[in-house]
Amino acid sequence: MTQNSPPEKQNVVKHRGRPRKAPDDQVARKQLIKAGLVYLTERGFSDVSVDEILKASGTTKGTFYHHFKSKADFGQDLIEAYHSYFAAKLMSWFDNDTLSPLHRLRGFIKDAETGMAKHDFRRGCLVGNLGQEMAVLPDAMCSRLIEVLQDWQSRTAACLVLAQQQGEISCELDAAAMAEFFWIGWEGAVLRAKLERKPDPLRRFADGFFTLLSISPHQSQG
Amino acid sequence: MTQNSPPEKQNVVKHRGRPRKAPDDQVARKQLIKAGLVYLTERGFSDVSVDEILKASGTTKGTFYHHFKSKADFGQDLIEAYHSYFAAKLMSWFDNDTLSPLHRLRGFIKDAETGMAKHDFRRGCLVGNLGQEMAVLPDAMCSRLIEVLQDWQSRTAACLVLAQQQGEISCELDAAAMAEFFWIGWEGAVLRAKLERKPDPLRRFADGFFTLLSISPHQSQG
DNA sequence: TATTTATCAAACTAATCGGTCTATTAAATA
DNA sequence: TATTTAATAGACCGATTAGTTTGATAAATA
Repeated sequence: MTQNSPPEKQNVVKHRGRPRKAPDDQVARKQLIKAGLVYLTERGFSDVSVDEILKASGTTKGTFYHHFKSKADFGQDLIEAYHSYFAAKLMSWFDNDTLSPLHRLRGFIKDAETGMAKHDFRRGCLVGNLGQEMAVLPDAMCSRLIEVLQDWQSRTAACLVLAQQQGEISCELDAAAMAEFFWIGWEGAVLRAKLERKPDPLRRFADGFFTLLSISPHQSQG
Repeated sequence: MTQNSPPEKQNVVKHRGRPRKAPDDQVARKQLIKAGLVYLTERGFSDVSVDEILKASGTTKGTFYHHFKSKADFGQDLIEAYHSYFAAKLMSWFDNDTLSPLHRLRGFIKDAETGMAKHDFRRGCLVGNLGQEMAVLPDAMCSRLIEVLQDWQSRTAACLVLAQQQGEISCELDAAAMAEFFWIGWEGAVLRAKLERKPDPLRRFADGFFTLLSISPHQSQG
């Protein structure tokens, strides 16, 4: 603490020797992440071997363990990569002012279905896949998965609050609770769609959810 | 075809040599199934090794491969065992005439939560677990998982029809669709409860589902 | 140029995987 | 009793696993 200016980021500090490339510039690393996302969304963490990812990405053991200290560490980075990708997708819908809030949510749902259809419903959600494997995953990975889901939920809740402000849904609904409900069930729908290799479960769940949103609580019999 | 009376069941036909025990009497087999259910509901098919199950059940390789021709074959039998266990549990609630149909469903849900709590929310649903692994499971196993889910759905739908007949929920609801919605989302809730190691996701989903059932479709705005 | 570190290639390792094989004992029939 | 099959034990096998090590080359600084 009394030392002067500790190195804040090693990337920035000048060293002797060859400098580390910026993460965006690390081609092999990006290839590994990309291949990892493909394989882990289709299968899972344990079912996919490092060798398989090496083969798919055209890299080698040396490269892999240069960039990641272990397979679990690679998994953590995959979660972050997926989170970034997914948060961007959610924002592109939920912040789209040309659509009503409820239509933004519908847009996201349709988008997700299209995405699954593109891969013949063989790939699911990385977070759902890894969540199922929590018993064999490091604790840090599990808690990160929970955080990611909560992030998606809060983004969804914000969209629902907007829907309330614009009179699309009742203000008496608990937006946070509805968003939580959505993500609990949506992961189930993705799992089922993957199992049955068809979009029907996604549609069935979405239909039910929008019906639920259409309720005015004081009209219901609780 | 022109031969007389082909042996219909080998179990029944008299052989020379030691007779095969009735399945119910095969102690080691039952121990293997029991251990398999414990481990596979907590983790999954790929994550659990045969050796682990041998150790937990106090048997050996010889015994395992005497009773099951492969690990996948063992998995199939686990699905059947789980299906039997679960169908009995569903029936014990859904056919309980001392409760209203909707209270039967609530009873099942509470029962499921108690069951998960008993194991500190570490064990989930075998069908959900294996469903997530469908990419690495034999096709026969996948289609059986779908059938089992559909069986649970149809039992649930029958309970909802009864609720309609007794005026607990609107007759305009599509009972089959509601049952499908329930099982799509419920598997998601079990997954989430296991990930977070708490009952909240189960309760949140159940709350939403019962609210949905309370709707009279012609009152909703679609 | 000499040194240092980053990046990558691939042989290698110890452990574990599902599954096979051989041997032994148990329980039935002829 | 001799024979046949069921049931169990556990050594063994080839393949695969995550991870290590060694060595080569690239790119920077001093």
